Amino acid sequence: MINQPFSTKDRILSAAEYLFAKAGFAGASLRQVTSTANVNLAAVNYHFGSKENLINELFKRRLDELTTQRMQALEQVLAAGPPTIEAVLDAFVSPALSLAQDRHGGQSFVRLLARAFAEQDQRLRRFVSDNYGHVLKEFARTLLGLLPALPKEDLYWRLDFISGALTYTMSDFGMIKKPAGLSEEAHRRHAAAQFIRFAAAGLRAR
Amino acid sequence: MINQPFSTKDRILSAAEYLFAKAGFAGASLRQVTSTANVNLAAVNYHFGSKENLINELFKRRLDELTTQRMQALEQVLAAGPPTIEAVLDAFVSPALSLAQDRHGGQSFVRLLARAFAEQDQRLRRFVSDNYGHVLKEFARTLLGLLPALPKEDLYWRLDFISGALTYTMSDFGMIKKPAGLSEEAHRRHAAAQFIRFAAAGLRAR
DNA sequence: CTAGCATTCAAACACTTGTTTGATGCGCAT
DNA sequence: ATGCGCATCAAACAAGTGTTTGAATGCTAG
Repeated sequence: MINQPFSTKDRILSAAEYLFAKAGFAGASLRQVTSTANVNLAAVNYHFGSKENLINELFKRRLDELTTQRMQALEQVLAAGPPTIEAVLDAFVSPALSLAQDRHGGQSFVRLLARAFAEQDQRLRRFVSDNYGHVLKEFARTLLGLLPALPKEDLYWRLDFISGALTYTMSDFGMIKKPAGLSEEAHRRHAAAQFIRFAAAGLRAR
Repeated sequence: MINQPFSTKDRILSAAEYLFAKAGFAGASLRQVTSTANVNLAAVNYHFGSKENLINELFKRRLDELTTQRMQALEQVLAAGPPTIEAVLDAFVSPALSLAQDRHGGQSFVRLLARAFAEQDQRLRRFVSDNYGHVLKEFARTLLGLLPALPKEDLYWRLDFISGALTYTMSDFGMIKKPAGLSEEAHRRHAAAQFIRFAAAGLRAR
């Protein structure tokens, strides 16, 4: 089996990502997915087993990428000696924002992530937190060292706020429309800068 | 037609709120709604016309309540002379958190709100932002007066972050589990205090 | 060339979906 | 008592759901 540049599996994943982000997991049918992917209906169950499993693989593909990028960014920051809070936050935020502007469906995935947060479905939440949790813990450990006066409990609250704000911000850049003259790349950098300034101040709150 | 304390309409609304929050608008069927409401299936279309319209009435009922409470809280704060940033934030946050702890389905609604934010469905977003937008603007105006050195654009970014953090915090109190000895009321107050401290510091960031 | 295997396909499966229908019950004013 | 209108009910509707099936491919190794 040679994985062609746009294999059936890939086309299904991309179409599913787009449609699930737009209409929700229950709202988009497999027939819609396979038809926009130009693929036979039965291909989903052949390649993924079930709709449920398709959703899981969808998350795995992106989350693996996101978490490794975050860990790499954190390692780089730590390697350069004692970091600032801003640098640590940047290692957490930038990979997410760059994923959010990725042309190849990343934008859809970010909305999907926001949806997963809003879901009450425990199965999906568990899955996300499994691939997500240890990264958050690593960042928490690092930040705790940089904020020796901050009780651990307070830090966890604030990291929770930051995660929520980031998810929401990414899922659609809110009220703030991109100025016409600005490139997407520049807009993203600007958003990251704004966010980091806000979050760092929040972390330092007495 | 005398509106009994638990009329058919009310029972449908409550059941729908609960189930839609749990499974999404497409994920929960009218049969599930009517069966948990102990009501005939046809009652939904009789009283609300369609599933779509049921969802709208659901949002209207709660959002009207939330926005008026926020505006009242803001007025009260302003009436007592020049306010602090913390007081303004409290007027914004407390009504939401008290709604989130309301026994009569309010908790479900808050999750529903988070879901609406995650939705890409433009119809629903417009509906929410119509009942939501002018309140946010009023708070923005007030805060702008309290932060004379802050560029308007920066404030909008930060309010966006705050809205996101609040929405996701409310929708499920995140990693932070309620300590066993604490009452729900006390836990909410604690959450509100944590949130306001974080958000106020973020707003004041230089 | 051919046997074998992974993939694709149209068709059907049983089931659930939102909505509509027409009959039935109930309460209240005439 | 009678008639009227609102509310509820079981039943059915057409359409759409995820999944399965078995035949038809196409490709590759022997």
